[in-house]
Amino acid sequence: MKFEPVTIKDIGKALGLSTSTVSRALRGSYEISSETKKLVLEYAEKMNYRPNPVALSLKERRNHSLGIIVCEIANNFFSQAINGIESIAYNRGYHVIISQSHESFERELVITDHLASRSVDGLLVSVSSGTTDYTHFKQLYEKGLPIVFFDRVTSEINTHTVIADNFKGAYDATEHLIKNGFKRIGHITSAPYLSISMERLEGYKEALRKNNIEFDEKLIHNCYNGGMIYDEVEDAVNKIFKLKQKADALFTAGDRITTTCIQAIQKLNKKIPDDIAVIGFTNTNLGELFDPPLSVVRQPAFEIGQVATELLISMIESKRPVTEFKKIVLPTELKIRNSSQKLNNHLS
Amino acid sequence: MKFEPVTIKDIGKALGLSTSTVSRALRGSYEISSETKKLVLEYAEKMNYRPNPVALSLKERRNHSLGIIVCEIANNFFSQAINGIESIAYNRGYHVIISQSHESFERELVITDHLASRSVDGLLVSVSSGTTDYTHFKQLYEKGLPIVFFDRVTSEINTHTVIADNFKGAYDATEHLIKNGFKRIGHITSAPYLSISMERLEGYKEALRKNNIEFDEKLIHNCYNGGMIYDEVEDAVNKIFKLKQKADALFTAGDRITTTCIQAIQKLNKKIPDDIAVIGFTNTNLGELFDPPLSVVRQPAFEIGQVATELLISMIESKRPVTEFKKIVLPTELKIRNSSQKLNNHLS
DNA sequence: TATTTTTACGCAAACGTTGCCGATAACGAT
DNA sequence: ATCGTTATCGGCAACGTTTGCGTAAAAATA
Repeated sequence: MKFEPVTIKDIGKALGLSTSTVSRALRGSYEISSETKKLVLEYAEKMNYRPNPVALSLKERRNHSLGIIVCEIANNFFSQAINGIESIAYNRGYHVIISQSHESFERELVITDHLASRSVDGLLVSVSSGTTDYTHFKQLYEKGLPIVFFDRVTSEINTHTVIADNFKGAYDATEHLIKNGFKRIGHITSAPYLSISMERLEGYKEALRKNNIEFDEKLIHNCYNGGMIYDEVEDAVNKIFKLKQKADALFTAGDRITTTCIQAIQKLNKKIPDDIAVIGFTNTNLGELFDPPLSVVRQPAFEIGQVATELLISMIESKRPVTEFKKIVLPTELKIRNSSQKLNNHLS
Repeated sequence: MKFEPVTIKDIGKALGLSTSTVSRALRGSYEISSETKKLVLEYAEKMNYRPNPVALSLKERRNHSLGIIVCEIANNFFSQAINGIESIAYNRGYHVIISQSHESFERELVITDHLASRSVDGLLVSVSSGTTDYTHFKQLYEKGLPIVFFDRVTSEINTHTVIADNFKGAYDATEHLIKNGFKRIGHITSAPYLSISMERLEGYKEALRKNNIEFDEKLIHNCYNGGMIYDEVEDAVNKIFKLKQKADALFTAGDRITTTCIQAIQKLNKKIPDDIAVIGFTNTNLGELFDPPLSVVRQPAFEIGQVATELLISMIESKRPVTEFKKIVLPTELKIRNSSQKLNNHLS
């Protein structure tokens, strides 16, 4: 099947004008008589003329498109972030191309290359949990492709970054558990080298330190696939429960990890919060419907997407090379429900 | 900032060859000597040459891109469907551009126009709950733009459609409630003219009929915004509870409507399933974590996306006009948990 | 050796658009 | 009558790529 839209050439032919005249008439150039303008405009309207953006892209060497790389869109945090990205992008005349790495480094390489070769004007990236090497981004960036990292960022590339306050979010969550009497707090998180994992672990440690609780390596478990693989999460949960010095609470990082942990705990027939209290980083708005209602650290996903997009577009549209880079940190929000506090604690 | 990828022209200049020779060498044309080919191939590899897809699109008048129109991606059904779409599209060399109508007809018009003018090669559409007029699609379709509808479809345009077996899904859900002793079954659904709403309502009615329960108009409530607006859903739930002849069960259509209904019920301090039993169309995999665990009708979202994409690509790549259209109906799956059965019923 | 065939490559047009440079005509000023 | 202005429009090139056609040199044939 073929789809043949009307072109500026068709209009010219129909009206006995040159393509350049039609082009100028359409743009309202001063050097076209008002009659001709009217003629062209009306005919274009009638034929429902739309300028071919592909031709424009070729000419202007830009696309008005933004590439997004996330691990997956079926994730509350990312789907909300994408909504934020979209809200800004569309207003500024950009459209977005979304690609999923599915937490695989290899796939990230492929889609990065694909996006770059599709000549997007810039990239919004949250790296996969399998990513330790950033040269694919670095090469593109050094060639002049604007990139903004959000959520999972890297300091290896000197550009704008936008993140939630992972440190404080983790600190608050951990301290909340401690204040509710929990002392052996497990922490299940993503790959250890991810920025979010490190920041959250630091927040967790800092809360322990401030409250004179010794840090125990055995309470930390990493899911290298970011919770994409059920077994990986189940394994971590099982290990938490098999500890000689039992854990009494669990702080989980990441949307997918948090919900999957709860499924795994349920599968073990353990009760939350009696057998183990739970609080986690997740942006689901369904947490209050859980049994028990889930305490969460909520990230401003929508705003993160918005800010990152604004920064990216400012880079794209900047005439001179950008040299000053911002590191935006947005506050998280603690939503306390019943999964993180025992009823007797509740009363005390 | 500007991003300057290496072109075929650069290669030609560097190697003292014409662009056509380089082009042919790259495509392995027989009329280029093997030495020249090797030279070009190696240099292209070294410079990390990627053909400019914009130029190719302009030349071939196609994009290798698919436009997706859904109401929102932060919806379990659609994010899974998109994963299915993506899985096929990428294998076939297409990339996807996702747009959200946010259940607004006006926005659907804008993004449809935008997508068409961006010259996507085809459209995968699930219409918004505000859509009753299909002329924007019809015009494009008649001009030769391939369109496949999925989930929310229309018979006004003669093309492929892919849906879940909404009738049977609704029938099964309703019958399940009836078998568990419920007789006054409320039904909260999307806009009444949507295909999914009509099909599900019919399934619901048929189950009542088969079980000799009289249909009561007052038990049906429509959310014209598809559950996007909380108040709309809350209002429907409130009306259900204010019925003189009380409802004892609720069958909800749609991912967003289902979860929002539960929130509204909870807000009223009503207990599921004692005050009201609930079963709903939703693809969340979190239903088992709910209090009580949620019975659901699950749609094969991933497969729907896959099948729709295969049909669309076959239309795009078809040499001759397509005249035979398929209407694919994929089976739903009933997942019974505790929200739809009282414990005493359970024992009986 | 003269002619034909083959090999290997270059030229130019085309996709749709814009922008620079000219071209033409009308008009007033000199 | 000549010149400069102004208004209005067309021609051409360019963005990166492919492709039909043309052609020089080399090889094969007569």
